Amino acid sequence: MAVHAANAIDKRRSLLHETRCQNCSLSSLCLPLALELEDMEQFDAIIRRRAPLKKGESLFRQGSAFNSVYAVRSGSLKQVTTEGSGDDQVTNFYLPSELVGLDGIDEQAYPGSVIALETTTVCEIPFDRLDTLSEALPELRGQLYRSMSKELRDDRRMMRLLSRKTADQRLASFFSSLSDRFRRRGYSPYSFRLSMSRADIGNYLGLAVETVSRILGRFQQQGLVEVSGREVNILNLEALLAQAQEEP
Amino acid sequence: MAVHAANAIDKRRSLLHETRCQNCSLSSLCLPLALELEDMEQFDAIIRRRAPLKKGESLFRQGSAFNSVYAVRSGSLKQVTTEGSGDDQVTNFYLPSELVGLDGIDEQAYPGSVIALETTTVCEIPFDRLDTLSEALPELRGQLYRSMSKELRDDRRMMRLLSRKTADQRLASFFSSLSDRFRRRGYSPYSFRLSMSRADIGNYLGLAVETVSRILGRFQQQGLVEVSGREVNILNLEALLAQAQEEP
DNA sequence: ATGCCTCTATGATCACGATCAAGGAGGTGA
DNA sequence: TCACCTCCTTGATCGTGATCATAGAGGCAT
Repeated sequence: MAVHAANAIDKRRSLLHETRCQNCSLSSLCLPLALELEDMEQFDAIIRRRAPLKKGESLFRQGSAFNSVYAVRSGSLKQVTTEGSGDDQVTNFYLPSELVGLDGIDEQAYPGSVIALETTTVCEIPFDRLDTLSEALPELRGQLYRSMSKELRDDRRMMRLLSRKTADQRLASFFSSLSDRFRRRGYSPYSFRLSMSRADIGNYLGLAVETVSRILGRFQQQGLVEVSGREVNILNLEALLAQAQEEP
Repeated sequence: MAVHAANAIDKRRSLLHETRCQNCSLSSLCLPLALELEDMEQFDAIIRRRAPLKKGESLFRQGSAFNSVYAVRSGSLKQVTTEGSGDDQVTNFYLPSELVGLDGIDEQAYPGSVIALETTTVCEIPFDRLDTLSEALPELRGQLYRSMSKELRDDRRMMRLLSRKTADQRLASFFSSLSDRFRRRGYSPYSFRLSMSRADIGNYLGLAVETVSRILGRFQQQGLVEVSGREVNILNLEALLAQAQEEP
């Protein structure tokens, strides 16, 4: 019994420990990136832990009231916007350290649902408290501006992809980008698992599922990648990058 | 002589008058929107007037150092991103009261050139001063967050347009959106002048110039709009809106 | 294991819009 | 005023990727 109790306490401690920004392995990528230890504690105090989301569960639904932004701790999510009659559009994928929900500030409602692609944990950051805190912490404010600005820049890149690139280039870009994002997070840039379906990828890239399948097959034949289900092995990243940037 | 001098002084005064946020006709749309008079004066103090840009002149060039954001006072501009070898992409059009340059914060450099489509005046807002001021003025800070958030939301809408809509829907959306933006600024939503070329429109919407021309012709035949060069008369806004949102 | 259902792959056909081509309109500077 | 150059329009053809159709593979609960 005593042993059990001790274990329980240990567990709680370790969970608590794990769960503070100061000890988070993502702190070098995440919002508090630029903060001093003391400031980070203040920031840490406002964030709320959430129970892990299971695959398919939604962090929030399109149209629900905006209260918080969320930092992804582990797992991944997709943002889906529904317009008119059942015509969904995947507008983003989120990986650990990325900030979800910033596009809800303006109208105080989320413009799309955000759904877990696998078991996923997030930190909830109530926006009014973040805003207040950003008053006292210029570094935090700057980081927030930068996050939004980066997202704007990424959006522009996406628009370019959607309006100028061929199907092959879109997929090459997609894999290059994923590879790069994994690399930055300390994972292998060559070998990873897709948490999203072909349908999600196609929807996101403005392509039919069949096209995604076909092109993956072709990439495989060309020796660029090795794909087995959702497992991806990038065999020739340079060629993939070249393909992604090539003129049509 | 005395009359001349008086006139000159009047002119200066009126220019000065014109040029303060308190008296700007755009103040209800622009960044200082939510500010009290006193706060607005503080904000007013940091903004810099710029000589008007002539058609074709650039506000800044892609890659140049980010120092300021700009609010459009009159006229219009386009944002153009060049990638690789001479392949331009128009990523945005800016109308009066809109904020230009927010996507440069992150990397401290502008990700695209911004070019005047006609004679255009802007207010320059040095970003470091804006940031500092936003510390003291929560309303200003909120407005800035909202501006960026709105741009994010607009980007998502654009992605949807580029990846799911037909050429007809894209043009219908484009005209609807322009109409709405003019309406909000107090201009006629039915009758306006395009400041951008067909090539710019096509590039922005991911369409060939020829397609733009053809579809405008068709819209005209269908009695939706009347187009003569760059003059546009919207004859049936409802139908245009319906067309824009219709499923493919 | 077994069956069900979703996800993925591959083939055949079709359509939208790009591209190529050429002529006309409109604005601008000498 | 004229010539030039850019912008716009219209026509003919072609290609990429969507759509339709089918079948196989893989995950999940029972």
